[in-house]
Amino acid sequence: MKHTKGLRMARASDTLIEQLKHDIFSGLLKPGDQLEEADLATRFGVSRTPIREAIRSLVDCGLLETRPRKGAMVRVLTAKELNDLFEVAAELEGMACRLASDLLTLSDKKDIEASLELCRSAAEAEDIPTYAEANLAFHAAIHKASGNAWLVDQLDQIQARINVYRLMPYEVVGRLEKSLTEHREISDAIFTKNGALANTLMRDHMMLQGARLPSLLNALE
Amino acid sequence: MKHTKGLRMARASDTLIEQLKHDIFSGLLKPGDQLEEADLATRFGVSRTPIREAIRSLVDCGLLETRPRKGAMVRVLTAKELNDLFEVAAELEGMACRLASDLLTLSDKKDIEASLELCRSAAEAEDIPTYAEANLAFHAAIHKASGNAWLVDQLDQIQARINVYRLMPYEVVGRLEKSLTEHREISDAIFTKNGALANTLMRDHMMLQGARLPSLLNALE
DNA sequence: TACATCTTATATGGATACATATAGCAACAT
DNA sequence: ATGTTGCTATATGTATCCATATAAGATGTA
Repeated sequence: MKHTKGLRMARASDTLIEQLKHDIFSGLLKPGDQLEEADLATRFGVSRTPIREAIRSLVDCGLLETRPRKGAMVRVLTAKELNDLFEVAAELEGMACRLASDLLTLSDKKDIEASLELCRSAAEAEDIPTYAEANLAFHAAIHKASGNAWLVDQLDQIQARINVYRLMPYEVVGRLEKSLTEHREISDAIFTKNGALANTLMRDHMMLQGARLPSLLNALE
Repeated sequence: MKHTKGLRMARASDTLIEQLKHDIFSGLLKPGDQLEEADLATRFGVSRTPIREAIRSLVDCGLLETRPRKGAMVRVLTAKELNDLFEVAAELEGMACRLASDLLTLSDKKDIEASLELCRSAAEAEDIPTYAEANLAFHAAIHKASGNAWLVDQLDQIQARINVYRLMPYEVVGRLEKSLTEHREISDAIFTKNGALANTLMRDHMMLQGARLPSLLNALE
């Protein structure tokens, strides 16, 4: 039999990483929660080794933090750190729009329009979780259209960090419609190849969310 | 005896990470080189466990890549990937200049001026390695002045990736003096609180280096 | 009662042992 | 001679075992 060279077996640690990320994003694991290796090992039915690998990865992602001999806990972000994150996110999101304006393909345009339609219907139904999902799709479509793989990676990483807080801004009355309008303006600027405008609009769009964070953080405790 | 609570013991894997990074930056480990866990374990006098932790971290940094069941190798960057990196680096470096212009403290200004003086003397002596060092200090001083910790992290990470290639542009005759002039213009813009100009100048400064990469990559093989 | 010191439990960090998939090589058949 | 098949060696992935630092609790004394 020919050796199945393409068949790459999944590693247990990779599965764990996905699972733990999911647990963090879904709120099952809250900032400050302690992660005990033995617990996780029994819970997932594997030994401590892959658990430790997964934890190390998540530490490198910035989702967890460890103190030597003290184990891992879900990282708690201060208001300053969150603000810093949003500032960089705004810059890179704007950059993605600029690049997308230059390089836009028909396929990219279709993807952006499709995600925009998702946003529209969710906003109409005032369905916040669905809108949040559609919002991610909209941004992801633009990221992809930028054609810069490293930029996409960075934005994914940042998004993983602020994902937990991303739902909250939409709770504000009227924010959904406002967000949708901004999305329309941004995509229009991209479609008309106005990179500078698209950049600015996206930056403002992001900063608007970031600006609300202090009050949102207060609401957390 | 009172427990020495502040004394945090270093983990072996952390030391290994630093060592391996150094080996990669210094060129001892070249892109494409295979890393065998057992080899490293004997070389560093530790077991495979901390070796694996270190490798995992470096993979997450993007310095290494692994194929399941095939182990780790120093990541090889394609021209496209390098270009993407420089594009993002240029954007973020520009952003750091903009923020630094707004937030500049006296201490930050002193640091930037000091690093600039290092650049000047190295350029005068036409000492490329020393200039490269001073150049890093100049950029680092600006990063710090931006006041955005996450931005500093991201720039460090990107720099780790392109560090290997960073010496080469200076081989071009006259590039040292040109680079120094650009540094002066950038710091002047920051000192006069002209954030938009500082942003643009730094972006151009970075892109100029990035633009030379294709020819530099050809010279590699 | 309060404080300090010692003991002990436990969880992390590291070492080692084991299972298995991949790759290289050889032998055989066509 | 070439291509295929099967064996074997080896390195990765996982499990388990051991050492030790930390922290909590107990005990004794002032």
